[in-house]
Amino acid sequence: MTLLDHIVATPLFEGLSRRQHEALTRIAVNRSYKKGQTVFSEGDKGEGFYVIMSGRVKIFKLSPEGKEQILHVMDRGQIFGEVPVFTGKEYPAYAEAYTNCSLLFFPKDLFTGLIRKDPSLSLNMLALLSQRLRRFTTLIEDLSLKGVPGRLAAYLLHLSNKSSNREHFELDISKGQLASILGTIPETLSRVLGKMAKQGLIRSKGSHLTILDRATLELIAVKGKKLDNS
Amino acid sequence: MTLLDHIVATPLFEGLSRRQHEALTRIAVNRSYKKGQTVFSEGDKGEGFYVIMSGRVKIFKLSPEGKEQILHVMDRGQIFGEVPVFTGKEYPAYAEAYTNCSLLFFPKDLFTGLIRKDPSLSLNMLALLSQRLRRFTTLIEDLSLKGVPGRLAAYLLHLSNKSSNREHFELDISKGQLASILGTIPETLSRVLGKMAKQGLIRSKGSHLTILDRATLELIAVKGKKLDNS
DNA sequence: CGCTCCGTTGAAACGGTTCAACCCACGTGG
DNA sequence: CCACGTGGGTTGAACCGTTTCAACGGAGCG
Repeated sequence: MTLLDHIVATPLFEGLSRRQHEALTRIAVNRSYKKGQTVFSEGDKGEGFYVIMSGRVKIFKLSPEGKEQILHVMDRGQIFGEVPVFTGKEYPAYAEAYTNCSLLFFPKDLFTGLIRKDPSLSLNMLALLSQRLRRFTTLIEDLSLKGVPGRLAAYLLHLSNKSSNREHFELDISKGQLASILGTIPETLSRVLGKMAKQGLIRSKGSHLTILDRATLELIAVKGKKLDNS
Repeated sequence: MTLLDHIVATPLFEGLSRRQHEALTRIAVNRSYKKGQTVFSEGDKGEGFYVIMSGRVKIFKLSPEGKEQILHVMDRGQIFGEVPVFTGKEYPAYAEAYTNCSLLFFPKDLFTGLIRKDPSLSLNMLALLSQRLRRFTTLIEDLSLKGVPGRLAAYLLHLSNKSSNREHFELDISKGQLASILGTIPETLSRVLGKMAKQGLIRSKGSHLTILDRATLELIAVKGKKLDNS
């Protein structure tokens, strides 16, 4: 796959002209990272943003005591590190290679130069940021208004919906990492999974997940609290 | 103050040409709301966004049980409701007049038409969205990684920094609302304020706030947990 | 005066975390 | 091939911060 192919396949660059795609190709820089390597740290000066060509990248916050809150786990085709491109400030979170991965780096100044020339590129970027904002509002809602069972149920249903098999799928991350996405710790996650299994809502074996009672799960996801007798 | 004056004074429209300002004036619609009136609800179709000319607007999420999590309290000159303009979806939260207020409404389609023509307008909008994302990442961090004392300390220091008198200022919202901003309830806030006062960190009388021990407060804001003997 | 609204206080209950122990699958090296 | 260590996951018991529920106080106002 050529550089141009990757750029054409990137959702952010959808609908742009051939000319624009080529211009993007000219300013993009190829960078590779090994699993566990940090791409940037919170507070680093933001020199540009990244597009994932292959592999996955974890975006997260870190508390002084070392506990992490995962904001996203980014996949192929997705963008990260774009915030400081437009605020002119530092990266607001950490980015770390979750697997070996190769990324495209777009330097801030060259990219804003392109934006100045093509409104459709900026509209795509506006859409991307807005979507991300939308996602964050629901994350905030979940963290402050729902309990762990509610967040877990929502996450499982989310996975289920975008997997080919509606009722049966694999966790694409470790349970420890899932705990961090849900804003909790492995112990708590384990207990909640256990309780859900005991109530016949799900079946959990390793990274193997089965949804048995979708209706109740949806109820929990929306109500957010309690996980008792129905 | 004319419509044009308001538009010129809006940060989002800073640095635009006279021509652009006039074009914005032409598409803006004036709308007034009484205190407590809802501007839009979560799930409403997003027809456009708003700029505050006077008064204040509360943006918040609501749990099924009725508990609210405030995302912002917007002031004069600020923008809200812009997310669905670019995602094409619904408003992701509620907006309610916190005081009597008059707003400028910008219809989605007319506005994106302007953006298509002027890259500098879109760059301003990109900067705005990025700032908002940045703010949300710290809100998420606070909610999931810090306790109430940490969030309160951070908020007080924030207020202190942007008030004319560094050590002495007024809460611009009720304590009940502050509790909702901090993702907690009035009772808990009251207790934490009480404890901070007993430890000589602050003095709190009504909406009157005094910071006595800024250093320890900063420590709490960053460490996020515990509020004990130093 | 008596009403309501907001803030405060206390006691009990709850959800989640902490800490510790333990299990198991896995890979490594003797 | 077995011994060993390691990392992810699970389980139990104690602990802690926050919420819940209920009662109360004070300020503002008809």
